[in-house]
Amino acid sequence: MKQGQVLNERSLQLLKTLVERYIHDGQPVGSRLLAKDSALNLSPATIRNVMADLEDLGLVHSPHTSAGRVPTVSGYRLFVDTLLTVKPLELSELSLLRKSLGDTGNVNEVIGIASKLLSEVSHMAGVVTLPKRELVSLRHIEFLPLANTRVLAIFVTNEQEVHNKIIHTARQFSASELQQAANYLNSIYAGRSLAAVRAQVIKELRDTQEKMNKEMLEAVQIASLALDENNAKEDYVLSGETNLMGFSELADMERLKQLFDAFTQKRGIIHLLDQCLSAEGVQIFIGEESGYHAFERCSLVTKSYTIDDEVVGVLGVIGPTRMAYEKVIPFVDVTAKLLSAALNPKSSSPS
Amino acid sequence: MKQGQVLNERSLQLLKTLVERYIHDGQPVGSRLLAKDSALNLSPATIRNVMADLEDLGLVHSPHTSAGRVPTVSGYRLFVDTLLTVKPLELSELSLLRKSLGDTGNVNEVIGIASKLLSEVSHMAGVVTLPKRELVSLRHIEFLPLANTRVLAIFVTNEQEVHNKIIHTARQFSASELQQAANYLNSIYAGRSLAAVRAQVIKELRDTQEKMNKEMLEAVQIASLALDENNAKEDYVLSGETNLMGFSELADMERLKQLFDAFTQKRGIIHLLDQCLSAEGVQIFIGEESGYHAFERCSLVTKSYTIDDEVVGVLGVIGPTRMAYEKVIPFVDVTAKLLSAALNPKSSSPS
DNA sequence: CCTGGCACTCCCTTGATGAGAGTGCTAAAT
DNA sequence: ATTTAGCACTCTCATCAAGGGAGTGCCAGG
Repeated sequence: MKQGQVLNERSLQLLKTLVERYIHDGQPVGSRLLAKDSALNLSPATIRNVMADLEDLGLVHSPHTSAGRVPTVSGYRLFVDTLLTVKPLELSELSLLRKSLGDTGNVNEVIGIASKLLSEVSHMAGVVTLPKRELVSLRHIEFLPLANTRVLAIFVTNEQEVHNKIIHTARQFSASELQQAANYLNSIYAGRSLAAVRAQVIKELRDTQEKMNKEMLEAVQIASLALDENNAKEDYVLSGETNLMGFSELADMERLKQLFDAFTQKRGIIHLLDQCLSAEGVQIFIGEESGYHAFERCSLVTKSYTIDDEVVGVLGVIGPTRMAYEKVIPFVDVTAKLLSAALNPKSSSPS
Repeated sequence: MKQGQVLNERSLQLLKTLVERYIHDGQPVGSRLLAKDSALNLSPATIRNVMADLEDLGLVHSPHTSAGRVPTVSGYRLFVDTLLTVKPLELSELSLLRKSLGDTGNVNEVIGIASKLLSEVSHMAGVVTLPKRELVSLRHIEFLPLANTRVLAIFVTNEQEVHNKIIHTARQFSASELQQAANYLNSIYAGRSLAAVRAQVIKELRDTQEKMNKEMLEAVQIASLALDENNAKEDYVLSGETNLMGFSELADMERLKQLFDAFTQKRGIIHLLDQCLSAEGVQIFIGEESGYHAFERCSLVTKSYTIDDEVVGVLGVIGPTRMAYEKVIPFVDVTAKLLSAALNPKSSSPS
């Protein structure tokens, strides 16, 4: 509608202060306030003209005729992508993070702590996916006979984690047979990644049946059952969901129920978090960008974390669209680095 | 204030219909409605007199002068204790329960299913405590050396469940030493209850140190670490919390947050559920009776469940005080029986 | 002891009113 | 051509009064 050069320096500056202001006090911000708040020395009338332009561009929006302006999703997007000036972490927060994420053995415990930290420091909800099991190494495997042809398979990964699964074997095995199979598998496969073990097991089952003796073959067959693909259930640890109940923009019970239902369903959220696995740096989903209805008024700030320089999971903060991105982004960033450090036994501390 | 005989047959009958009516449609019930609803053929004026008596006794309460009456906690209590006529389960519900709680191996899975059933059938929240570990028997124990003096202890109980714990031993043990210790422990203790094993281990540590050889002694020492008392963290599986968001009496965000915080804290709820362990039959906490502020507007209907005729856990339904007790009570009752049956390998079906 | 009648109380909705905030537009000023 | 001042307009929100509705408490009569 308007001619050419609309998004000049000045309008961007105004958008920036508008978003900052709105994030700060949650009220639609009007032209007078914005005139004072921006250091531009413009009259409210001028501001109004610029606002009309921004509204044409879909960056801001008026709840009704005589309310101020509120950023739209595109407005937020532009803001976080190009206008935002991140604030460094408070020293007290940083030291809390460092202290809490000091190496404390058990992986699940560390993940839980990280999730709790994310929620407590941000005062929103924190989420951390469990590390992808594919990439961790097998340490020890053990089989116990149950009733009939069922066998309890226990495997220990990565020095700390214990997983178990009940499998149904073709025939009944005795305890000593199973012991033997486990011994064989441990001697061959211990120390290699689960994915590698699975691949190798499947390969052996295909190729070399004739060359193996009966015991080995059976061991491999059992292993193939135990390592069945769909073990690798992804999951996450969520903390501080209840913090979200404090935000007025989520006060609608209907919406809140949908959000919490999504949390317990897990499916959608996991899918969303998976999209962040491959991304570099901090990733942000604003409002409906996520494609999930339940997240309509929420934003998600995430970053992947690593074990042995391999991306294995994602962590992040879930909160209302109107959140203090300039603080949350560096916070998530640092937390991801510290978690990675905590999970890498012999790592150097992050820069 | 009033003279003698106030709680006669008729006033009880009226209280009963009042509570039923209020539970049904959530509105304070007035004298006219109550006059029609009760089969007593009394005029509204008479009803009003009775109501005044009931109010004096603290059984009902008027939100304001010209509203009808609402049952108080004592009113509910009297209702569920002596007035309630329970309704048998719908056949469709019963068959759903039977089908879903057919024996499906893994204990944790069954517990999860039970919790979900409780919430889905009742349309409120369902909760099931994990079985007390004390009473299950040890099937197999296993130790794996970690870095330094840390050892990963894995024990399998009750045919299905795998627990693990990281312990810190006095000195570093090799894999074969640990293997030997595990072998010794398995040969001696497998099949006995965890509590018994712990007691025996402690006793041996005290009494018979000189009689044992070094390996056995060390095995027992490690076992004592692994079976340390405070392993036995109680926990529960909660389902359908979000159902509670639908109830208008819990619509206050502040209150709701407190309730959900209590759910994640777990401490208070576990304490509450523990009180039901010893009780016979279905136990009910109405509103503030529980002593927990967060439960002010909620009721809890519970019953214990058993393994091998031994009470090991509690299950129940959490909902608003205004719930259909006459349906929930038999439902919880039956679910507890079916869960007990599902957890008893060789049980007969409940009567 | 029950009942009809009646005055009374309280809630809730409706509609009117006015203040406050902020906009859009136009015309003047720079 | 851009910025500004001025002004009419719109919309929200809080307040208030009025009226209907529901239900009570009490009293007097059956």
